[in-house]
Amino acid sequence: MELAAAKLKFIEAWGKLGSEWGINRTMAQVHALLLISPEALTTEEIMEALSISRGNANMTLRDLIGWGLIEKQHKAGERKEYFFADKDVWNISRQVAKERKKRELEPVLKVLNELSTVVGDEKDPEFKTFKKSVSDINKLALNVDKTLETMLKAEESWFWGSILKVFK
Amino acid sequence: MELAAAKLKFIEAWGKLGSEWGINRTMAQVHALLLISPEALTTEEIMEALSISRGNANMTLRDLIGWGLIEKQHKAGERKEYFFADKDVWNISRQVAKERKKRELEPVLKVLNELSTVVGDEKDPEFKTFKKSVSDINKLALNVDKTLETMLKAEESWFWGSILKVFK
DNA sequence: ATAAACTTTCAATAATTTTTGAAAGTTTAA
DNA sequence: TTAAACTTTCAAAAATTATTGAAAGTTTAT
Repeated sequence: MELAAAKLKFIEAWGKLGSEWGINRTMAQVHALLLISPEALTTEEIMEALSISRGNANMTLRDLIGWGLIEKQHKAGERKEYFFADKDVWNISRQVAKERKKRELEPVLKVLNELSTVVGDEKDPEFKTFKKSVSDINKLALNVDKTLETMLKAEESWFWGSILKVFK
Repeated sequence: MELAAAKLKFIEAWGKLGSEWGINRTMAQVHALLLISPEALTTEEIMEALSISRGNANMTLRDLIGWGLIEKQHKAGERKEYFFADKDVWNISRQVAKERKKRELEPVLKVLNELSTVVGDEKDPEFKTFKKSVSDINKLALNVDKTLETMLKAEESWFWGSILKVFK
């Protein structure tokens, strides 16, 4: 396969994966473009490469910065802003895990906590089933939360080296 | 908090979480409803409880069956179909992991494999960066895939007992 | 066979999410 | 200052996704 075709395919695949994971397609595509670009790119270049509008490019880049996946760069003597992506997949994974933990898991934990204060008749099957499900999900969520917490502190070496040992 | 209010809150929270994870809101809500219901419910009861149409209920229930999260049940002497959810969070987690692996991870692995056959000039930074990124992501994806594979085979006890030991 | 009970389908509609692009805003150089 | 170079905003439009509901389909009992 030719490089040009491969690039397009990569951008498309990353975009699709992103949209399946609640990240908008364009955002994932811009990320993909920057991931495979050796140099930082300007908004103009990104607009051009992906055929998107200036407004869209600007918002998408801002969001990617918010996710900690790309950074602005300034070149001496130039007005333009350049953008580049961290290429380290371990950093990328951690960054995504960190943001999703904060944006999604933590609010859910909060609600589950509130829900576990529910009061009712211990003889009522409706009540018992509700309590059991909420409590089980709460335990799971706490486990996931702690696991992510530890992952965020872990060294890169852990990830590449020993993840498989987990499961004896 | 009262049980009735808590139920609504749980259904809402599960629906929100679902939509953040690429599962449609209604599907997650129906799942939530069945999770906290001690008895299997009919389509009518689900339509009523969530104020959704018959068509929507039918499609959503079919999707949930496709995800392996709920099952049909027949009661002796009755024409109606009843639906109930597996309440075991470990089973739920495995089922979701299994489906997402199949639907999302595997197609991506396939593309990454194709992309690693790209040919080009080893001196070209564009080429080198592309290859490096694709190869790193490929390694990560393979790692995730193997980890999920092992998780699918693992015993429930593993999950509740030793997930935290992973990280030293 | 017929009809009642129940389920499925799908074209039309509604709701939501994403994108556009032009105008407004900001910064820098002269 | 002023104007050129560049960035941000946001209301309107487009694209996508979800939902409805009535008609068609299926199964069962008689």
